Parts: sequence; structure tokens; C-alpha cells
Amino acid sequence: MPLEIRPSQALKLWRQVHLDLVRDGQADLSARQTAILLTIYLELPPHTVRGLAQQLGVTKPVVTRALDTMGKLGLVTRKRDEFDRRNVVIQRTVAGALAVERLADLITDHAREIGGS
Amino acid sequence: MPLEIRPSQALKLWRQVHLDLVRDGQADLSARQTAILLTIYLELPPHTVRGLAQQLGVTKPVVTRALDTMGKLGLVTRKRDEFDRRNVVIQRTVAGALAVERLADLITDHAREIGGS
DNA sequence: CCCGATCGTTACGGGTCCGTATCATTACCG
DNA sequence: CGGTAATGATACGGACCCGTAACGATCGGG
Repeated sequence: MPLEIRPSQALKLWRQVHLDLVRDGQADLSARQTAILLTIYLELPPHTVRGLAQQLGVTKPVVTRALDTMGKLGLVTRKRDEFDRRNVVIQRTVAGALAVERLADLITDHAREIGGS
Repeated sequence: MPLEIRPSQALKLWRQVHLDLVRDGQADLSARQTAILLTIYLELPPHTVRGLAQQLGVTKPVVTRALDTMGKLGLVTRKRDEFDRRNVVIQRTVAGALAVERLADLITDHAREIGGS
């Protein structure tokens, strides 16, 4: 049972959600940061800098910086892996989970509004 | 006939599309720029800097800079309004229409993949 | 005509992000 | 041990974006 969505509906949805994100002002996340954040919260742990960089097809500094920024915002936390101290495990936070949940609500709400078009 | 989408589906969709945008690398558009671009291509012309700024809830320089960037990328064009030469009319381009269309395909394709989850 | 209002742009100081290259720390293996 | 590999972080130069404030161009009413 695939998710049915027509191109015109997809674009309307994309626009409305982005409009809300811009207007709320509280989402200064770039496309890269968004992809990283959602990967952390949707895929099974553990998450490492290298693993995320590989999944996104970007360099490690990009991930490190994104984690810096999202860490400042309280969306994620970093912890050294005690079994291999070279690794850093990225952990979820309450604030991050709330932000992701709010994004999901934003999308579903607008999807409902759009309906048949 | 509202568009049915569950929060978990919405997040998966959002992540997959952002992953593709990042991996393709050709979409360095910020949330603001995305909102502006889609507004230009979905809403009825004419579009002005002031009108876009008002719809997005941002200042005029933000729109001007976004148009600069997207103009360099060939996604939009500016033309002075001959009837009120203070105004600038933002116009669509073939490249911009193609980019928007590709985004729509990206979304609908991933929506189809996600299906019942 | 002229002066205020409106439009889009530009200037400025500060901040963030990028990619490349390099670094410090830690693990592994002979 | 010592040397290599791997991980994440950092330095650097350049580019972009932001918000505030100022600017030039243009319109329109008195």
C-alpha cells in the first residue's frame, strides 16, 4: 500500500512546510543538518561520525560541525565509546526528539490540509 | 480526500529526500531559498521582492540575496516593471522549472517507496 | 515643481559553513 | 615495544547568509 502523492501535491506540501520552518525561525538547519538529525533519530544506534559521513556522502568535518551546531542547540549529544575510545557515539536528547516530533506534526498537518488537488 | 500520511512516514520521506538532495550536491538551497523558489513557481505571478518578503515573514534583503544566488544558478530572472519602474518582477526560467519538477519527482518517488510503514 | 512615501539594492559587522589538509588520540598487530 | 591504520577534531582561506541601516531611483499628491 504505497503512499499516494501527486507531483503537484508534493510541491505544495514541500512549500508549506518550508514556509512554516522559515516563519517559525527556529529551524536554522541546513539540508545536511536535517539529513543528519533525521538519520540519528530514525536509524538504529549506534551512530558515529564516520558512519554518518558515509551515509550522507560528505566529509567528516561536515558531520563534526553539524554535531557542534546541533549540540549547541541541544538536539544531540556526543559521548566517547568506552570500548573503542577512538569512536564517538552520537546520542539523542529529549529536545531533539521533540524537535523531530514537531517536524513530523508539521508535515502531517499540511498533508491533511492539501488533500485532493 | 485528504492526503493520508502518518508521522513515521512523514519523517522517513523527509529524511530520504534530504539525503538525496545532499548526495546530489546540486541543491545548496537553504530553507528560505527553497520557500522562495517554490512560491515563485507555484503561486500566480507577478512576484515582487516585497511580496515575497511579506509571505515569508523575512526582510527584503533576504529576498534580494536569495534572488541573487538563484539568479546565478539560473533558477529565476529579474525584470524591471515598465509601468512602475520601482518594482522588480521575478520571472521563472526553464532551468528553474526543471529543478522544481525534479524535486517533485524526488518526493513522489520516495513516497512510493515508503508505502505502508 | 517638490517633497514624502515606496521600492529594491547595497554597505557593514558578525556569524556560519564549506572542502582540504593536518593533527592528536587510540587501537591493533607483528 | 614500534609502526601502521583508523577515528574524530581542528586550522585555514574563502564563500555565503543574516539583520540593521543607509542609499538611489521612482512614483504621486499637493
